[in-house]
Amino acid sequence: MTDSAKPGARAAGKRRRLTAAAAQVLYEQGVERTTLADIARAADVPVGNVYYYFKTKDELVRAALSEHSTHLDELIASLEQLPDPRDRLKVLIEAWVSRRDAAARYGCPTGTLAVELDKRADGTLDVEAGAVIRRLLDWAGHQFRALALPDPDDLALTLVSAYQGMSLLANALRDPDIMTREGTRLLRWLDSLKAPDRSL
Amino acid sequence: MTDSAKPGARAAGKRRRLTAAAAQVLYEQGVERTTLADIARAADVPVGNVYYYFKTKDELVRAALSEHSTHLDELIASLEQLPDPRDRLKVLIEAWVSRRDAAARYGCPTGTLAVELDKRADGTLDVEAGAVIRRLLDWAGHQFRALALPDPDDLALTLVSAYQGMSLLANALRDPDIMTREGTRLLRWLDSLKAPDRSL
Amino acid sequence: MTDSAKPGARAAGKRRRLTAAAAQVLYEQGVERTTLADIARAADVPVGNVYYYFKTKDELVRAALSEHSTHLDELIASLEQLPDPRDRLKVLIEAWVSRRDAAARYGCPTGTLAVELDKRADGTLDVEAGAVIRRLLDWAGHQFRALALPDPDDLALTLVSAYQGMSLLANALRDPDIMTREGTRLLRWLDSLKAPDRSL
Amino acid sequence: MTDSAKPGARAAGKRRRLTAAAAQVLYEQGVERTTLADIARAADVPVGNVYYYFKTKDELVRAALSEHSTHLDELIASLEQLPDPRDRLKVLIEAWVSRRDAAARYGCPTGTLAVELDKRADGTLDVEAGAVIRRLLDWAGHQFRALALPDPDDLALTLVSAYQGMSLLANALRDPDIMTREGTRLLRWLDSLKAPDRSL
DNA sequence: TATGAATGAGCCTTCATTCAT
DNA sequence: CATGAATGAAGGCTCATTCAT
Repeated sequence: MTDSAKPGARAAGKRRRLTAAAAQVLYEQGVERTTLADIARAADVPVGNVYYYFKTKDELVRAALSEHSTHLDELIASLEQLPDPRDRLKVLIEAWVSRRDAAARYGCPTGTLAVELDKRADGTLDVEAGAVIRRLLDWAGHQFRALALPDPDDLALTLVSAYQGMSLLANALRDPDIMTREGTRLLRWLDSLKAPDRSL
Repeated sequence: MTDSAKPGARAAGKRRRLTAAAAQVLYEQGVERTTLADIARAADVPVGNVYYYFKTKDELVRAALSEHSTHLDELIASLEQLPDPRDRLKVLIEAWVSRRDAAARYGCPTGTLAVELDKRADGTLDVEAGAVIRRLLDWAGHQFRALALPDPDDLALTLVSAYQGMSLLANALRDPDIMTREGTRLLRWLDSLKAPDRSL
Repeated sequence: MTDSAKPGARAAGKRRRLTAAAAQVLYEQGVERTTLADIARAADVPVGNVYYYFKTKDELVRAALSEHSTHLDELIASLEQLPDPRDRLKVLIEAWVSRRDAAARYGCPTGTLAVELDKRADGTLDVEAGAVIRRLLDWAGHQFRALALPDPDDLALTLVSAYQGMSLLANALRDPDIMTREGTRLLRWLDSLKAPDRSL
Repeated sequence: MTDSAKPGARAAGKRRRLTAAAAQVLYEQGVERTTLADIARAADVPVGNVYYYFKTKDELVRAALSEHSTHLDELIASLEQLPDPRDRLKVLIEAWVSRRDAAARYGCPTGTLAVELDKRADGTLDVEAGAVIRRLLDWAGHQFRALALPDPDDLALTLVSAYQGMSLLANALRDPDIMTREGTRLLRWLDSLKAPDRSL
């Protein structure tokens, strides 16, 4: 029995494709401007069939969100291969800058999604979007803590905040250069942080 | 005959009310989730009458955008009363922090609008949203230049970026405290900037 | 007291302008696609003021119709300057052909109006459109009768029918040449009609 | 499993019904005065469902137009069963006359549609309406050519023109008799046409 | 499970007509 | 008489969701 003959496998394949398509299309077009048909088409799944895998559009948004969350997990996992927390953070910044063109075109996937979902009355999805951002925040906090820097959570907040801010500006001004400029500054800032030197 | 009895005055009044309502409601609910009826209701204007003042929904969005732009102009004008550019920037930051609750609930008016408009195929409105942000960027650049600091435009980028970032995070995490924490850091950062030698 | 100071005179002027504008615009755009605002604009009369002269849109259509009727009357009056009925008919045909460009673009004013009004449930206006056409039919019948030709009403029907047909085809195919070709034939046909020669 | 139970068959059935209903209702009420709801009701299809088959109202008009075109094709096909081109044209005229009541009520389906569509800014549909008329014109031209008559295209123009004209007059005057009278004349005219010397 | 088709609520927009001044 | 503004009833169209097979 081949893989394609296993119903479960096929189903999982479709679910995967739908999730990936949702993540991509929702990122590019935004939640409100994306129809289920858009996602179905991108995933090459018949519209009527989508509902077998996802009961509502919101569930697809949720799936897209967890897809982004997974991407973040993978990124973090790869960063943790590096021994030095400072290096981890630097490579993270470099990863951000390397995606400058997408950022200039569509912004940060999680950030823009969070902005849009926060406008909704719903109030469940926005929490999940926040959770992804918090995950990044927490991880960054860990790194700063590992570096024995004071107020590691504030530093994390500053870092993630800068990332969201530069992504938003790059997007609003359609200028990928903004990512490069701010990225360079952040790297310099990271280097400048010394554990002993800080008075407060 | 009072002003409110003059038809022109009433008309202008309605247009004003519609613009203000649009700015408010679009900020709170987002463009896509806001119906014309929502705005009409908020402005206490019959739906059909809206089109007497604004030919399309996009024109209302444009009006809302220029309303935010005007608010920015007013803020800038009041800041320029202060003689010292550094003080101006500090008061600006304080103004941001003072709006922390709204930021935690809805984000930065211009920033969230820009994010949403950038997802649209249209491509006219998003430029206008970008223009408002650039206006702030330019003004901040002027202040840093007046302080004789090196790379004033980069400093402006950092400042505005930080503002957008902290607003987005405050909103995504529904935590006004984020505004306070980052605001405090920004104030310290401003104070640390010295003309001869700049350390982030 | 100047003319422009006489309210009646001014009013008549506006009514005239509205009627003329209605005739023109309704002819070019059709009844359903023409808004009152279109007509008001063409007549340079404020929209709200239209209703002082015409209670409803239908009344404006009626006015346009009677404008076309008047044009027909004037044409007929000028034709009757000619002593020979056959010459009258020939000049009539030449008048039709001379308007070939308008016909190719918009058809026959009365004919196209009649077609559109006949689709309406109303059932008063279409009768008036028919009356204009019947007026032409009757007049043509008179001429054929004056020429002592047998079955003058049938000849009139043939003539007017040919006119409407060629106008419609010229319009549908956007080809003014059709007016010329059929016009030429009609002139030859007129010449071929001999009182004695006809058997039935 | 009957045909009507096959989804595809049902779908095709609905599309057919919608097309037929569109052809009928648009013919009777005109394009502008017909709402999608009218057509949906006539086809016994829920309004929202119409858009599954036709993306816009214009597409429905197009479908109605091609329905009329098909009717013309069928008529022509049946006429070509006759060996003599002159007989074909005579039977065509008889077909026209036999529809005199519909003509008196609603005019010629294609002609009235062409008139209405020509008033539109669009400029795609009117061309299609013209094409149907040209099809008839071309076919008639072929018949006259087959009869070895001089200027066959002019004769075709005269014939089709006469048809459109008499339909319009019958409609405008609400008099089916007009179809009969002109039809009779056309038949006589056809008979009078001789290959060597042509007198109208 | 899969899928084309169905459904209905709701949105933006237009416009004839009316009103207040 | 004049006029800008007001009003509300549709109309075309979209789309999430459901259904029948």
